[in-house]
Amino acid sequence: MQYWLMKSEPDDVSIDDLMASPNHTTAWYGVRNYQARNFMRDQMQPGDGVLFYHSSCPQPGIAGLAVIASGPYPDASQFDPNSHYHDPKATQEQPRWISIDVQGTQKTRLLPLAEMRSIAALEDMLVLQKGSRLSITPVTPAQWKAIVTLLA
DNA sequence: GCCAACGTTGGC
DNA sequence: GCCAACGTTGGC
Repeated sequence: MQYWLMKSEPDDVSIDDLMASPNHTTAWYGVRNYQARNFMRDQMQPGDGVLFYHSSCPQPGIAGLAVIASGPYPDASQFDPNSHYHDPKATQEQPRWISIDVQGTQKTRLLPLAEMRSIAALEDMLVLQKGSRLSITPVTPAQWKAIVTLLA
């Protein structure tokens, strides 16, 4: 059992979009970074906890909680020539990119990035480090507990 | 729009 | 394998 933070642009998929999806579940598509892909492929397990983070928006921060709801499978958007995420080097036989299902469990109050930075227990969070851009980062049990307690 | 930081590409 | 150039991310 591990914990993760996953960034989503709310203009694309917001916490409200996630909670409005069938069974509160959606495919996490469009990851085009090998490190993030490898987390999905090699480490994420159904039942892992997810902090759902809104990025590239007026109020960046944690907007809800979710769980991993499937194992890895090929990201369909890599095969779609009309998709922004199309990858001409990917084939059905040898896909490069991975999706995983994410199920929302709770929309929380927004925990803004600035507030996260003010919490001592979170100072080592990867997403708060200078230059951090990874869209998927591991979260420690202590960090998870601090955030869930704060948002309860 | 700016800019720092990081990742990828491709010539050599 | 090096590294410059370019593209992307994402907060501000």
